[in-house]
Amino acid sequence: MPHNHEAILQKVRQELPTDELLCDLADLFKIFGDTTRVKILYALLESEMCVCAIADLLGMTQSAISHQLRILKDADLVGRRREGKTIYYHLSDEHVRTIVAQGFEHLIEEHTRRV
Amino acid sequence: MPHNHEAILQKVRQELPTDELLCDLADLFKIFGDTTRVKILYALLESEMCVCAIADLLGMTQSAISHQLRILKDADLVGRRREGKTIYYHLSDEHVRTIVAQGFEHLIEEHTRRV
DNA sequence: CTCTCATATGAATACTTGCGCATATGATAG
DNA sequence: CTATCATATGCGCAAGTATTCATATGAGAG
Repeated sequence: MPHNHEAILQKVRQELPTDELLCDLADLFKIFGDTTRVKILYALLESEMCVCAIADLLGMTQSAISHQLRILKDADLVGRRREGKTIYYHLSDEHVRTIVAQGFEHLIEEHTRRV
Repeated sequence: MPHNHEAILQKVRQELPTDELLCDLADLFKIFGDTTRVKILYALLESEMCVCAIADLLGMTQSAISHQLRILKDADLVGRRREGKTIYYHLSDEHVRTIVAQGFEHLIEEHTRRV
C-alpha cells in the first residue's frame, strides 16, 4: 500500500497562503527572471536613465527596452518622469535593492559551497 | 540631433557587474518565477516532504513535481534525504526564506499603494 | 530471483515570451 | 501647420518551458 502523509499534508495546507497570493509572488519573481530586465534594474540602481541610454548601454533596440520597461512599470518596480521629449526611469522601491541583494548572496554561497 | 547621455553611460558601465553574473542572477529568479515551484518552496518552508506528498498537496502529477524538484535541486535551493524507498526534500538555504519574504513585502506595499 | 512502491527521466505537445520591424503617439521647435 | 526627436505599441516569429504520458531506475519485501 502507498505510504501515508496525511498528518504533514494537513499541517502544510493550513499554513500555505492562497493560490492567488502565490501566483502573484511567482509573477513578481518572473519579472526578475530575465537578463534584460535584471540589467535594466541594476543600471537604475546607479542612476535614473532615459530609454535610449538604456538601449545604448545594453546594445539593444529602443523597442525591446520599451517593452521591458512597460513590464517593470506595470509591476510598480520602476517609475518615470518626463523632461521635455525625454522620459527618465528610476526604481520606485527599496525592495528591489533587497531582493537583488539576497539573490546575490545566494549565488555567492552556492559558489563557495562548490569549491 | 539625438540627445547626449555619455556621462551617465560611463558611470553606469563602470558599476555594472559582468554579464555572466547578471545572467546567473536572472536564472536564479527565473526559478522563483513559476507558480508550481513557488508553492513547493513555500510548502518546504513548513516541513520537509516527500515527492508524492507534494504532488498530493498541489493536485499535480508525481512526474511534474519530480521535474520541478530537479530544477530546484540543480539550483541548490533544496536538498534531499533518503529513507527507504521514500525521498524527503527540504530547503537547503535560509536565503530562500529571505527572498520570498522580500517578494511578499513588495507585493503588500504595492497593494497598499493602490488603495 | 520477482513484485511493488517511490521516484526519475525522455519525448511530445501546448503554451508562453522576448525580440525586432514597422508604425503610432506625444512633445518641442520653427 | 510641418518636421524631428523620444518613446510606445501591435504583430509575427523564434526560442524556451511546464505539463503529461510512458517508461526506466532503484530500494525493500518475500
